[in-house]
Amino acid sequence: MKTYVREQLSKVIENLAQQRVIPAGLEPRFKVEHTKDTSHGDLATNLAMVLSKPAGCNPRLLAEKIIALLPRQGAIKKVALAGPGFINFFLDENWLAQQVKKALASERLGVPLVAKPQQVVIDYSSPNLAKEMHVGHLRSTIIGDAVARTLEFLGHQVIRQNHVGDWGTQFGMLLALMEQDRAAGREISMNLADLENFYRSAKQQFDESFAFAQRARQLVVDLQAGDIGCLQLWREFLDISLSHCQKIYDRLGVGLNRTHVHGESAYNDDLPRIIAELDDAGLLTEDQGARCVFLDEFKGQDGKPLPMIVQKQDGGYLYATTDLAALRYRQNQLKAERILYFVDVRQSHHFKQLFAVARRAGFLHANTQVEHMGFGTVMGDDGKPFKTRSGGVAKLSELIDEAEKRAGALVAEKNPQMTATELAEIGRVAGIASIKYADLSKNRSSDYTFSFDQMISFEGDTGPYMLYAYTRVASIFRKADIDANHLEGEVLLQEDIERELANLQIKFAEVLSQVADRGTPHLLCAYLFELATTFSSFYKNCPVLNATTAELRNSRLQLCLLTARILKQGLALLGIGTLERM
RNA sequence: GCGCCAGUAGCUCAGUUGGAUAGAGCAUGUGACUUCUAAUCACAGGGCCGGGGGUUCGAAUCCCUCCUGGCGCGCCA
Repeated sequence: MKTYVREQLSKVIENLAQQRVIPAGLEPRFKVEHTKDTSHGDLATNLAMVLSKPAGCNPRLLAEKIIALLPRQGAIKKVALAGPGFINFFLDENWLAQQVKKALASERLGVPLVAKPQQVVIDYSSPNLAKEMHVGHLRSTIIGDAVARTLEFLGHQVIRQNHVGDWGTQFGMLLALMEQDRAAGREISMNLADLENFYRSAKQQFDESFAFAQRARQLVVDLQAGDIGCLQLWREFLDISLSHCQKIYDRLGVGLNRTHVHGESAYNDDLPRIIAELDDAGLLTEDQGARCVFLDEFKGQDGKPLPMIVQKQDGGYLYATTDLAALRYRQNQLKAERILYFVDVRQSHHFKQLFAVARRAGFLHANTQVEHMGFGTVMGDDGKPFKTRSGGVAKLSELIDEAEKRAGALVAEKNPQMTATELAEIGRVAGIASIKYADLSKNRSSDYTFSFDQMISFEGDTGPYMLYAYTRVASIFRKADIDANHLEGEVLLQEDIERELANLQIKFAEVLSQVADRGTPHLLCAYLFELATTFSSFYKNCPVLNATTAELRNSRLQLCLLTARILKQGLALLGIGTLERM
């Protein structure tokens, strides 16, 4: 709709240029926006105000000229001048109703596929496999997944990359402990059931026992040298750790699996080549024994340049090196046209350097987009990073347990007559929805406060409310035993709330493309919440099954159906499942 | 010290990249269940958009400055 108005306005601009009201070849940056207030119509543009200066003309006067040049038929019923020079557009109800019919008739709810599909690589989740997944991995995993789904839905080719931490010195001590356990005849997989514990005791022995530390260091060397036995032990460890992750992904409904795992170790052999190529490009400088890339854009205090260290004094490589290798792989092997990193915002300086160096080194094509989609920290009630009651890092598995338990208890309270299996299923879906919605509905880049009480309260802007809204629509169809696939008749938009609902329904596509462009699922949450509240109001004020006429009943059923389908599809893009009853 | 980010209602957060009277949810107060799920809806109160300057038709948004908080600053990731 916006694009339609935009096209019309572009024609007007040409026209005005021909009339010499404004200079030729002008490409003004005007806006077409949805209005906040219905008295201002459905859409508004500031074009007249933007053009008033180059035209040397009062904005209201210019607005009148623009209005005179706009066509008077089709989607737009009325155009009006308002305020300092806004032009307000009022949509035609019949046109709106047609759009609703169109959306209902299409599998994709009226959301077009993008004209130019891109090959998009998305780096998200990326936990450290030495430990268990904790609350710090939540945002990357959930937000990245939602954006991946949205891009895919819009027709892009999405390649998920789980850049797991599966390499480095810490694995030495883990392998040493495995070896020790095995020698003692203990079952390793049992001990690894609690990875966090395993890590802790390995670290403890590493700190306390000289012999153990020696062995650990030796194992790192062996591992890097490609020792067969050592590699086997390492793979065994990774396998167990990855299956821990997979359990979390499955419980959370995150679309990651083993095929998406492409960890740090995958770039190991490539690292010397990266150094060599940086050298060939004339970017490498040796400083205090370390090999660095200095770029003019990155300066510290006193204007002294800041390095990106790519090789340590001792010859070891760093995450900058691995990230460069990964970037080049994504460009050359995966043929990425756009690369998104869902990584903690605190690493933004690292990514700025990384992207700059990669461009300078020719690892990236000129027109490849790379973006660091940084996210803020999950905070506790005390305003500090979220911890468990005992002060430890909150494991994701325990967080999920807790959410499911709490949601289940609340559901049970509301439905004393429900069976235990039913309650468990609803508690599970609602618990997961609570966690995910609470996270996704906040702006990605800022920190947010984690609160079970807030997210699991089934009132207001929460996951459970969204699920509840969906079940209310679903129950209408169940109650009336109506085949949703065979709804006939016109869509009538007589009541204000019906019009408002329809207006929101046809905005779905626009919201999705914003989410895809900016990597901001909270916009989709806000949209779905508005749709749900608008529906609730409609549901209260407009009888559907008991509508006064059959025509009205059919019309309202169609509004219900489209609401349900958008809610379900929208939540699915957020990675949130729905329930038919709760 | 330098740099990045934030400061919006009692609390948790939005604010469409400069637009019209700054919005939601929670909490508070009032009203609505013999009628499609009241996990809901309707209405009300609540604001120096951290302070101060500037830019312009127009600023929570852009620039400068100060205050407060968080984070990052060479061989961890």
